[in-house]
Amino acid sequence: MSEDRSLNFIEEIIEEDIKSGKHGGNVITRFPPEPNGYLHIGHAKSICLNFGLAQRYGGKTNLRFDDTNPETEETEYVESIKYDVQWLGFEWAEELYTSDYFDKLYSFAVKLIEKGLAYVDDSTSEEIAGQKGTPTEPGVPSRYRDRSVEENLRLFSDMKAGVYRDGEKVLRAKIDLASPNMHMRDPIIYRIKHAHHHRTGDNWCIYPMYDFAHGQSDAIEKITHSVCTLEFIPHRPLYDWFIEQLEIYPSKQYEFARLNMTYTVMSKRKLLQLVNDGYVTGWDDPRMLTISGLRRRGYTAASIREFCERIGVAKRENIIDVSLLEFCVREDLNKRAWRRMAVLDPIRLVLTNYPEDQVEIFQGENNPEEENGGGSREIPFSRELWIEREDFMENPSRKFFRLGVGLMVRLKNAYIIKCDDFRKDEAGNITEVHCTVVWGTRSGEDNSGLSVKGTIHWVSVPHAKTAEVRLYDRLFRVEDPGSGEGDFKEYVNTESLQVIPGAYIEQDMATAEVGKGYQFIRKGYFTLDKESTPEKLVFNRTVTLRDAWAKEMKK
RNA sequence: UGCCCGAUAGUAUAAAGGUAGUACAACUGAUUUUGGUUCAGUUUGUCUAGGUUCGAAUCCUGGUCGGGCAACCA
Repeated sequence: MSEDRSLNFIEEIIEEDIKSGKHGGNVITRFPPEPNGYLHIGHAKSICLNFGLAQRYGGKTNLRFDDTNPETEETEYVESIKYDVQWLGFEWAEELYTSDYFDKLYSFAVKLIEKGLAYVDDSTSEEIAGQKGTPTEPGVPSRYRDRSVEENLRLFSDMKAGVYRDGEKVLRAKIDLASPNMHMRDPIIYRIKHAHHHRTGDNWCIYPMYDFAHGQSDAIEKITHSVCTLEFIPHRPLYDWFIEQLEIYPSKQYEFARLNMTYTVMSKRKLLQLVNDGYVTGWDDPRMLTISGLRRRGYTAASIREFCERIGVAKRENIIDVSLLEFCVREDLNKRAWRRMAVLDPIRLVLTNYPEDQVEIFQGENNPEEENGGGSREIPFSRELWIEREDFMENPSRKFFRLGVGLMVRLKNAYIIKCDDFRKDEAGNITEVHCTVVWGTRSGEDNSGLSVKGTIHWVSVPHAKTAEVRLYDRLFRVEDPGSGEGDFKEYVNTESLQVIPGAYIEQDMATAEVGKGYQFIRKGYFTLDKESTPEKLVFNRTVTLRDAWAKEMKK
């Protein structure tokens, strides 16, 4: 395998395992989302890791929905998760559900009871919490801890049969109440929930807990490397204990640090609050770092995969600079996006020496990064053009390479022009800029010998189409909104969305497609929003271009 | 202060006892019909104190700092 990067710690483990013949040299991973919310960029890291590992080592990856809590899980989420994983570019070997294993998990529990390693406990939730002890003091046994195997078997069977109400009884593993690891202090493994399950309906009224489902499901599927996030480290002894006691396939768990990003929050719970409290318009709001939000914003699957590759995999807590994500999408879109011109904040430019009714058609490359410019499109040109307000200055500084009286610029794909005059309204706003075309400077046919420092974009007034353009900024004003005391929502950036109702764009943008990225020259990358209609075009700004001038201005 | 995990430039991530490297960010400059792209370059780092060793980011010990763990959530 040709290699241009070093291995991450999980790849090192796998290569050692393959060498030593562990698991027969197989590599089988799984991506195990709970269908109770939408996937976000943090899940993308896990998806790329799990599927990437299997691809790299000739194995396979299952998609397994961890659906052991019927109260929060819904089919709607299952569908969105499947769509997102596929959109990211991955194919799972099998689509599975932990609920597929409910019968098997039940028999595992019976086996544990038979071995004297589990018991039915009638204590209340509060009593059980009290019996757990604290990290520095051991727990105390429940008075039901020493029930006979026969009684436990009968009670557990009754639990399954629906004899008891929610919370009346639980099944607990009998392990070690004095363990320094709280998870080993007789953890609850089955609870009663008379709830409708999105797949098994009303077949069950008892449901296994995560710890009694995940490792066993891994074992059933012969998962060799069960990769999860750091917070499950303390669960690992339990994971191993169940596998050992049940004498099932020895899957192994490995933990990596979850992804955090600057200027956002990453937990499903917090994302849900942003949706429910109306800070964003939904899970796929383009400001959300959900997969669906990023997709709507114009991020490509390739750029997200590249991002996940670049951030690496390790065990140390991290917070990735969002500028790396932006770099990845610019890098990808630069190669693929068609160039078009759009004027977001227009003022009128009049070419006073250009004939009133004349129209010329210029050619513009679709993408200068591609061979032959990626083909070209026709751009109509006339006496009156829309240009960007910020491309004219009444009193230009020496470093301003655009328009000001006496200055020359090139109109992209067209002529060099010289600025002669401008008009203002009573309020002092510039309303019109007057220029003259410098003849003999037509793009591709310029024999004038002139060279100008600036090139600006434009759209012909009579030919322009109108569009709504939505400009997005980071959703939070601070780098780490989730870290401090208090409510993270206080740090929401209230100016994260700026709507421009009437931008002018090239006429052929009417044929823009959802899912395709465009570069509005000098302004950034944009994509058609799903709310766009032929009558009202709507574009989202994916990301701005790098902007050396904006940096200069800040100085 | 019980147990567990971690600590390398601003942010991430390499270096498996032998020159601390790469990317993003920042800053210079060159090129450019996008102040984009591309190219060249610069700045910035091994938490701390001991120990082992010819030699320590790496091994050992103590400390410091950060994170996790006491849901009938996953």
